[in-house]
Amino acid sequence: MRYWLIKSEPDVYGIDDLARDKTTPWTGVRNYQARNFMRDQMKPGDQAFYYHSNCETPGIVGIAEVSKPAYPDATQFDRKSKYYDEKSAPDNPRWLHVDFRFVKKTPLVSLDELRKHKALAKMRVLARGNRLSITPVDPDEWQYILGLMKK
DNA sequence: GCCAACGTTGGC
DNA sequence: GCCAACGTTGGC
Repeated sequence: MRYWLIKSEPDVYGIDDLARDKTTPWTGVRNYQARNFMRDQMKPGDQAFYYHSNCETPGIVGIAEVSKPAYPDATQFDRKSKYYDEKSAPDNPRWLHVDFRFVKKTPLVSLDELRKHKALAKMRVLARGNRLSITPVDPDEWQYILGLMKK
C-alpha cells in the first residue's frame, strides 16, 4: 500500500465536495507523470492527503482513499469538456484516472507548517516550482504528518 | 493580479 | 533532437 498527496482547488472540487459525494472519479489529469502514478502504482486502499491549492491558506485538509484502479477518463472524448483531447483515440485512451473515496476531514496542516519540519523537507510538494498535482508520500512522512494533526 | 517555474508544442 | 514560444500552475 502506498501514500500520496493529491491537489485540488477548493473552488473547483474541495474536500467538502468529496465529503458530500463519498466517492469521485479523479478526472481531468492531463500530465503524464501524474497519470503514470495513477495507472501504474495506485491500488485500491492506497491513502492520500487531500491538499487545497490556489486558495487563501494552501495545505492538507483531509484524507482520501483509492477506491477503484485506473480506467479511461471519459472527459477526453467529450467535445464539450474542457478536458477534451482530440489526439486521444478511443481504442487507445491517453488519459486514465482512479476513483477516490472520502475518508475524513482533518485539521488543516498548512503549506507554511509543512515547510517548518525538517522531517518533511524532501516532500515533492514542497519542492521549488513544483506543479505536479499527484505526488508520492513516504510512509515516514505520512506518519509524521498524522502526528502533526493530533496536536 | 503578478510572475516564476515548469511541461508541452512545433518549427527547423 | 534542439529550443523558443506558449500555456498553465499555484504561491504570494
